[in-house]
Amino acid sequence: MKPARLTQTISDSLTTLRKSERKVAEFVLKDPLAVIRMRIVDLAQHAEVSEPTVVRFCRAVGCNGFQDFKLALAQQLASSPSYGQIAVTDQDSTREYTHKVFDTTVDTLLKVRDSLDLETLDAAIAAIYGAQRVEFYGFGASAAVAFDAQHKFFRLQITSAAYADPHLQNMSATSLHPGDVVIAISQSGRSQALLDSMELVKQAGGIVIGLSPTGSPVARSASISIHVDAKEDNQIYIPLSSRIAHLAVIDVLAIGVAQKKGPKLDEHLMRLKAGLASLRSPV
Amino acid sequence: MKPARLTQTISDSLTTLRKSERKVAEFVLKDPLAVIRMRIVDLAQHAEVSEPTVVRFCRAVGCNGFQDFKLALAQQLASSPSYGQIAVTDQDSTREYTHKVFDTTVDTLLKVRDSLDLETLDAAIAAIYGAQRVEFYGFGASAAVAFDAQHKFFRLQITSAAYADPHLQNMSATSLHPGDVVIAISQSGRSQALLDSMELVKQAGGIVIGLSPTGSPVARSASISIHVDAKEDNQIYIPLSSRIAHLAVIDVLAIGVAQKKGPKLDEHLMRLKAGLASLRSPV
DNA sequence: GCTTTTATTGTAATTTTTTTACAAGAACGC
DNA sequence: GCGTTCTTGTAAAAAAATTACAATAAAAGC
Repeated sequence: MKPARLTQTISDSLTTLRKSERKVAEFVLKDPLAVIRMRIVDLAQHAEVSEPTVVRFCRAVGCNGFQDFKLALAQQLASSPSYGQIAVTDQDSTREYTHKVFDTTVDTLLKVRDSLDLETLDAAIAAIYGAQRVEFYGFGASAAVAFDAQHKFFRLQITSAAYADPHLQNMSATSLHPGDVVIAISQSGRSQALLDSMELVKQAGGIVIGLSPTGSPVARSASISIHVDAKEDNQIYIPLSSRIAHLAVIDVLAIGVAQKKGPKLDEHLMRLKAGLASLRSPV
Repeated sequence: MKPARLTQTISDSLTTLRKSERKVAEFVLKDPLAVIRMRIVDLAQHAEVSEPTVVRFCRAVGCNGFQDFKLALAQQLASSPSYGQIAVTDQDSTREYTHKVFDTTVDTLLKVRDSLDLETLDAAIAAIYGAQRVEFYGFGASAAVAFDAQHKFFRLQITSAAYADPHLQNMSATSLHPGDVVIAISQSGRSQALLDSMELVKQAGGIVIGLSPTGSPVARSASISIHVDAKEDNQIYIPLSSRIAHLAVIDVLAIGVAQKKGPKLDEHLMRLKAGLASLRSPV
């Protein structure tokens, strides 16, 4: 049977493997990413052994042959893409940091996607769908996320607002009606002003949907807490991937609500699109 | 270049594929998990086509052959184990459209990453670095991108502003000095008001960096044009992935400028972080 | 509506790649 | 040191993928 973590099995077997097979193992561990693109001859050459030795190595680590081994390795690497180094250093060329920015973002998105709790999402969608008013609160980088979200939900014919000002948040919060929804967005999950606003929302009978890291004060305080754990390796500079993860989560919420709204919404969006056309350059 | 999300590419190509190739595509989409354990003969048999047709199909979806195809498929399935249908219908479950949203976003990001022109990016970074003032203009969904960008560059100690109001844009544009930079963000690349503002910026001697689709009016009008071709998803009329691509591109610009600024910036960011701490909840 | 042309698909041969069988050589025990 | 066992490589066979080409189907032209 195939082990879950192939590289783990390989390093575990290192001691029991024969000398030549160990050469293969070491090479595989050193550069697994390269191995999945190799043919058996290439790997044999790089590890300085013969081809049958490679096959024997594959069998020794529980695979059914070389192809099977490559497949298993590829799968593992795909699920933990953090094999390449992602920290941004000063000497990076443009090409390199461009790739790093995009790759870290992709990495974060996939991690968040897999860690999302679907029932929570469903609950959040239902709450938004049932609300008279939907508001988005966030500060700093999350303020931009809030405005983006407001724009999106506005297009879905939902009465929505976005506030990055604690005074406005508080004023608006106290005027909410039971069943109304506030989406509190925080990358740190520790913004005191946001926590204060959330408290007012709850006092007014509103539902607070939190978008914040697991276990953070915002997450704990929210009525419905969507956990977004985009741990930033390069937090030193600026928040990068986490706000993109927030945007993506909001996209999911928007689509969920859009689906609940059904076909009537399509017509509305069509008209909206037609209306926008007049603001556009013909070519 | 290998497509990031293979199944996505396959369903996209469904219409352009030949009849027999489509049979292969449909079978692969129906049961991708089985395919990765198959040899080419098996797949040919199941799809009721010949083996060369399978190879042709693999090439048609951007792979280098059958092995390459299987590897790419295996990698994708590893990161989304319960992969089923990709076609979007109204009946999509939460799980499905969550995946769909994240996957298309990832797909877009990787496509944009590979299509970015590095020299243009370098030119843009140099222009921003050399400017006294940097402003971001955008409407609608791009307005949120502009505000996010403003926030980011503000943290890099760059005098920056973001305007989503054409009047403010125009007023600000006329007050720019030669060498100042405006980043014009547009998903459609066809916003007339934005084109007007850009004209004023150029008259004032400012440099316009455009973030828009290739060949669009905004792209043609910009002094430095960064092409972002994020083919927008048909089914929903809300901009989804493209604005995330814009954000990522701006991240790249920010990091580029940050590097040019060098170590002094680090100190500044440290102080900034310390300042923010007081606004945060202790736990 | 028939002929010519082009595009699509499958058959068969070729090439590539992996695996097996076996023998040479090294390590170990006696 | 000799025989045994274990390890590794060579070479042949098997399996798999790919290419070349021909047959057929579809489309365009007359």
